[in-house]
Amino acid sequence: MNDVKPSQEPDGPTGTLAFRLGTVGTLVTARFAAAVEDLGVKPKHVGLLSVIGSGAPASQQDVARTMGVVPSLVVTLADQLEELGAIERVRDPDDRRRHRLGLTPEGHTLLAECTARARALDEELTAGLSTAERDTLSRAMGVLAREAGLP
Amino acid sequence: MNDVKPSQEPDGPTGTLAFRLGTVGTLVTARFAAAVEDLGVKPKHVGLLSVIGSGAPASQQDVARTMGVVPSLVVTLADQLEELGAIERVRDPDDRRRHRLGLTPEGHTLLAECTARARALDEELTAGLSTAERDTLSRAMGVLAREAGLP
DNA sequence: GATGAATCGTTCATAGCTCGAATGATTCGG
DNA sequence: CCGAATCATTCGAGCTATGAACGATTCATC
Repeated sequence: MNDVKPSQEPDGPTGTLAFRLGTVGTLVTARFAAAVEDLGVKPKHVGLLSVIGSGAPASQQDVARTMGVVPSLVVTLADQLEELGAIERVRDPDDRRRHRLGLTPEGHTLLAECTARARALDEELTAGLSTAERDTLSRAMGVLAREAGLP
Repeated sequence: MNDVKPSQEPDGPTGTLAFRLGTVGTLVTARFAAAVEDLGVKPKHVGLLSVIGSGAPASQQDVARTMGVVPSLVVTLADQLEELGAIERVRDPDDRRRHRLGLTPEGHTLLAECTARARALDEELTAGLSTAERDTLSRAMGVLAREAGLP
C-alpha cells in the first residue's frame, strides 16, 4: 500500500520533470555535439541543416523563426556551413532582399550522416526502455515541444 | 498497413529524441528561469539548493560533482545564495579545508517555493498527457538521466 | 614528529555563445 | 515617387562556465 507511488525520487526541484528536462537536455546535447564534432559541425548547425533539408528553401528570417534564434545568429551559422560546402545562398529572384538557403549534395550527405548519428544516440539512450515506453516517450516529447512553444 | 509507424514527424535530426531533448530542455529551462526570476535565483541556484536540501551537508567539491559543474562555479553560486541569506558556509571541524553548505530557514522556504513553481510548471507542460503517459515519461526521464551520466 | 604531495576553496583571466542595435540594400504602399 | 518596412549583415556587449594559479590545510611516508 505504500508503493502506490513508487517514486524513490528526491522531492526537491531536481526531481521535477521541468528541471530534469533541463539537465538531461544539456547532457544529451553535449553528447550529440561530441558525436558530430569530427564532421566540423555543432548541434545548432545540424538544426539549421535539418530545417533547410525538410521543406521548401526558406529565407534566413524564416529559418531563424523556426529555430527560435535571432536572425544574426543564422548569418554566422550559415557562413560556416557555406564554408564547409554544405549549403548555398541564392538570391531570391522574386525578392532580392532574401537569401534562399539550400543544401548542396555535400550538404545532403552531411545531413544524412548527422541523422544517422542522432538515431544511434537515440538507441543508446533508450536502451533501457521497452518499445512501448519509447513510443510514449517520443509522443510525449512532441507534446512538450508544442507546449513549450515550438512550431 | 501504412500506419504501422504513425510518425508524421520530419525525418531529419530534428525529429530524433536526442535533438528534441536538447531544444525542449533549453526552452523549458528558460521558462523555469522566468518562473523563479523574481525570487532572485536562476536554475543553477535552484539546483544547488536542491542538492544541499536533500541529504547530509556536503562539501562544495561534492556539490560540484553532483551538479556536474566545476568547483569554481559552485563558489560563485554559493556566494550569491549566501548573500540572499539562503545558505550558510560552515567550516567542517573534522577537515577545516572544507566548507559544509547548509540551508538556513530562509533557504528552506526558498527551496520550497522553487519546488512548488517547478511542480506547477510540470502541470502546465504535461497538461496534454494522460496520467499513465506522465508516469511513463517520468520514469523514462530517470532512465535517460542515468544513461546520460547523472548520479 | 617533520616534510613533500595532495585536497579544498577561492580568485582571476579567458573562451564560447547568444543577443541587440546600427547599417545598407531592396521592396512595398499610398 | 517617396517614406516606411523588411532582409541580411556587421559589430559590440553580456552572460555562463571553464581552467589555471594560489594560499590554507590535511595526509602519507619516512
